[in-house]
Amino acid sequence: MTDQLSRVFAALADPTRRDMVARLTEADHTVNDLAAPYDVSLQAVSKHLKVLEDAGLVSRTREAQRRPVHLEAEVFDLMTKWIERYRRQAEERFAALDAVLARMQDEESAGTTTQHPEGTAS
Amino acid sequence: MTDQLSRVFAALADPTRRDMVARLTEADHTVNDLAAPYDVSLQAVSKHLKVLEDAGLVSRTREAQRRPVHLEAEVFDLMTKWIERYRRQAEERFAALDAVLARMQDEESAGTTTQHPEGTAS
DNA sequence: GCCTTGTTCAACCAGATGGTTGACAACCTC
DNA sequence: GAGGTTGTCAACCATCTGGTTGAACAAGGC
Repeated sequence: MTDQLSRVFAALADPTRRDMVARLTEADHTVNDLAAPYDVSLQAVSKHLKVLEDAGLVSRTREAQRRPVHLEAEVFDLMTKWIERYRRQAEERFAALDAVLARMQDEESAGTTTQHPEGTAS
Repeated sequence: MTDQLSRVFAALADPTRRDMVARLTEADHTVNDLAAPYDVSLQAVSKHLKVLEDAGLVSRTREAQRRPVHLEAEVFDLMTKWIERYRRQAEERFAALDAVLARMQDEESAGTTTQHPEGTAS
C-alpha cells in the first residue's frame, strides 16, 4: 500500500480519523485538543495523526511545546478525481445499457409475438 | 469498522480492488475474468470481491455456473457526500482566514506606527 | 450418473493495525 | 535548574488483512 491514493483511502477508513478530519475543517487543533473527545490514550491519537500525516491529509508545525495540527484539504482532490472518473464511466455505461433495453422494449411492443395489452404494464 | 462508509473507504484502499472497480465500470465480469490480470490465486480475488460486496460496491448474481460481478455505483455517493461536505467547510474557513489576513495587511499599510513604504510589500 | 467448469470455504501464515503502558524529549514557568 | 505541560518513541499484545494451499460445492454437458 505504497501509493498516496491508497494511503488516503485507508486513513479515512477509520471513524475516529474521519472525525478528526471533520473537526480540523473548522479549526486547527493541538493533539491534546483533538484527543479530548475520544476514550483512548494520547498515544493512540498521536498514532492516528501519523497515519493522517503520512497520507498527506494533515501537517504539523511546532509552536512552543504545542504541535498544532492543520488540515491539508487539497488531498481530497486526489480521491474525488478517482471517484468522479469511474462514477462517470459507470453512469455512461448504464445509460447506454438503459437505451438498449428501451429499444428492445420498443421493438417488443411494436411487436411480434407477445400478446399482453399495451397500457397495463407498470 | 462496522459502518458502511468505513467499509467503502477500506475497500478502495487496496490498489487491486480499485483496479477491479475500474474494470467493472466498463462491463460486468465473472470472477475468473476479473482474476486474469493479477498474479494471485483465484481465491485471493474471491476474497477481494467479498470485501467489495460487503462494502456494497458490487453485487453478484448467478448465471449457470458463473457468478457475474456487477458494480453498484451509487455507493460512490456516500463517499463524495462526505468528502464534499468537509472540503467545502475547509474551503470556507480558509477563505475566511485569507480575508482576515488581507484586512490585517490593509490596516497595517494604511498604517499606524509601522514605517515601511506602502507599495513594496509583496 | 459422472466429468468439467467456476467459485467458495477452511485452515494456516506473515505482516499491518489499533490499542495499551512506560520512558523520555522539548519547552515554558517559577 | 526543578517541575509541570505537551507530545512522541519503544515495546508489547490482540486482532485484522491479504496471501497461500487443499478440499468442497454448484450447475451444466455428456
